[in-house]
Amino acid sequence: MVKTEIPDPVRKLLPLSPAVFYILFALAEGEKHGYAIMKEAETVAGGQFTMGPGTLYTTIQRLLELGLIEETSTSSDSERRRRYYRLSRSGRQVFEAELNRMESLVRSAQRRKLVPRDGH
Amino acid sequence: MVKTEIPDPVRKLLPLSPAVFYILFALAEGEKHGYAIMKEAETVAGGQFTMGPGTLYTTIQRLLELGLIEETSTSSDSERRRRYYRLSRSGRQVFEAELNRMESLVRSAQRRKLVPRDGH
DNA sequence: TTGACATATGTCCGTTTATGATATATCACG
DNA sequence: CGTGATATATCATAAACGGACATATGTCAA
Repeated sequence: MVKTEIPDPVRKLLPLSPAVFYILFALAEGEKHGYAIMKEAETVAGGQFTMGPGTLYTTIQRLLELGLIEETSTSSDSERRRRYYRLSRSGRQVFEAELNRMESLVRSAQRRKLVPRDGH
Repeated sequence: MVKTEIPDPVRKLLPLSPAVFYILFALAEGEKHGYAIMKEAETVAGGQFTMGPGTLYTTIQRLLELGLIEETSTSSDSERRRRYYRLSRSGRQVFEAELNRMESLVRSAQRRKLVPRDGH
């Protein structure tokens, strides 16, 4: 029996789309503004994923509505007019649940020998 | 320098959508027909993902066109009219590349301590 | 044997997501 | 100045998803 303490509203969001996942990943590292999220996502993905402004900002909007991220009032002015976001409590839960899902899939594939062994 | 022997047409398909991933996962275990793919995907996902016929058959169609899966002529009759599919060579490459992507993301998150440790 | 349910494949269509183009403005640097 | 990176946002289109419906066969028990 695996740990199954994931609340239902969180579970229902899984699996995450790639765009959502990379945004949550970037924000899990700390508060960021949109453009920085985009850049960080590309860095983390190592070029295997790029996000244009269309995807970025519409997804941010959706995540705000879902309550997975929050806008902070860190815009201490002078900071031009960047808009900063951070993970909400449930956003972090979703992110962690998604990582667990991925990890268990990878392990499951290894157990079943579906991969030629990534070892080393 | 990471291993970068992934051909470009394969790389461009990453990251996979959940539906595509679970279908490839099910077929990585061996030849299956559509309905069995659906059931296996749900089993592998442990209920975190369900796939209706709409998603299943349209995605299968797309994967055939992309050449990631192939239909086999295993329909030895009597087998009613099930249609069997298997991973193609490039389909297996894509699946493995996606697993590697997932694994490196999980590791990266652990390294950066973005997760409260799954251990215990 | 009839009725119900799981198996099995498929299409249709509305909704949701993703994406590229375009727009606008600021900032940094030469 | 002007060019390019930073920064946000919207629009229109395209892709993907998902539920409902359609159809047919196999299975099993009342």
